[in-house]
Amino acid sequence: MEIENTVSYLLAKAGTAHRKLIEERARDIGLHGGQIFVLFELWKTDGLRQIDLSSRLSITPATVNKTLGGLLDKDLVVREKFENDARSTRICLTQKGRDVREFVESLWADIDLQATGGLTEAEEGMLRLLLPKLMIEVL
Amino acid sequence: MEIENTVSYLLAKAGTAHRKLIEERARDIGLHGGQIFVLFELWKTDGLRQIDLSSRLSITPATVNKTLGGLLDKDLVVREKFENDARSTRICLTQKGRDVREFVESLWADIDLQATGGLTEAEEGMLRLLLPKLMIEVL
DNA sequence: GATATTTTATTAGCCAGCTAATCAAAGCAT
DNA sequence: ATGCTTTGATTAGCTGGCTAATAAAATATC
Repeated sequence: MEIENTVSYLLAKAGTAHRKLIEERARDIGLHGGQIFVLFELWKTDGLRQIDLSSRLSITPATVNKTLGGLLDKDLVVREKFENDARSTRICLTQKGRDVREFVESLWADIDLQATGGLTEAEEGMLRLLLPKLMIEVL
Repeated sequence: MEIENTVSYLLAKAGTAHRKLIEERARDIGLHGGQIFVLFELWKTDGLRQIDLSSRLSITPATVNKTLGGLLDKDLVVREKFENDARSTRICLTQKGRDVREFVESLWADIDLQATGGLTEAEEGMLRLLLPKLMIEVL
């Protein structure tokens, strides 16, 4: 098996290209890739702590912390007191943070369409089935 | 379609997890992820210019330049004169750079095995077929 | 030949991830 | 109550990508 045909090689290439696509499209609306994923979580569950975001997004607390900086600067989220633990704060959406939801979700649909433009419905379904099976013991 | 089930979302998650796996495994042998991809190209074609690496790896010249710094520091490659153009240099493998090939390729096989451990042969073949079809107009 | 444009490499600086180290709060132990 | 350990947030600094701006060489144009 030549290296270029391993799943790992193809995944690495597709992954970086895809990330670039996300960044490009996100930039059009003044956001960054990582910020979008945080927003996804907060739209599902507002008021999470950083440690919660960290575990739900499978990224380190350090990365969460840095990413939140941008969202705070843009006034999309605010920190609020966490009742039972003075170490943590709740990360809460602002009105602006709730308002951009529709916009970002529509952007995401665009991104997905662009990424999967070369696939049939069946192929797309296959990928949705197979991608979660990768790196089971890693995740 | 919920965002979490879009191909883009799944690809983003799999991509970052996979990249982390590569970095972890590469670190065991004193390398970094990006450096391995440069080595792959040089093992195929030694003496490429940075611009050639850039186009073959689909990364910017700036990224190539930075990545080569690490390989030069580790004495895996050297810069040599490029005959017909004083702007460029040939990036050439050292003996050490050639010697690590077997080792790195074996590591890559390990990485691929680890990434695809949860897949059947058929599923793996399907992924090899589908991943290159993603983002056709982007790449 | 002189000038303007393109190409290659390089640098600075950004965000997304990471690790390692720190610090404060919380929990648990004795 | 004292002290140890764990947990959550933060900071510094690294690589992997990127863009934008330079500088130098090559090329094209006049």
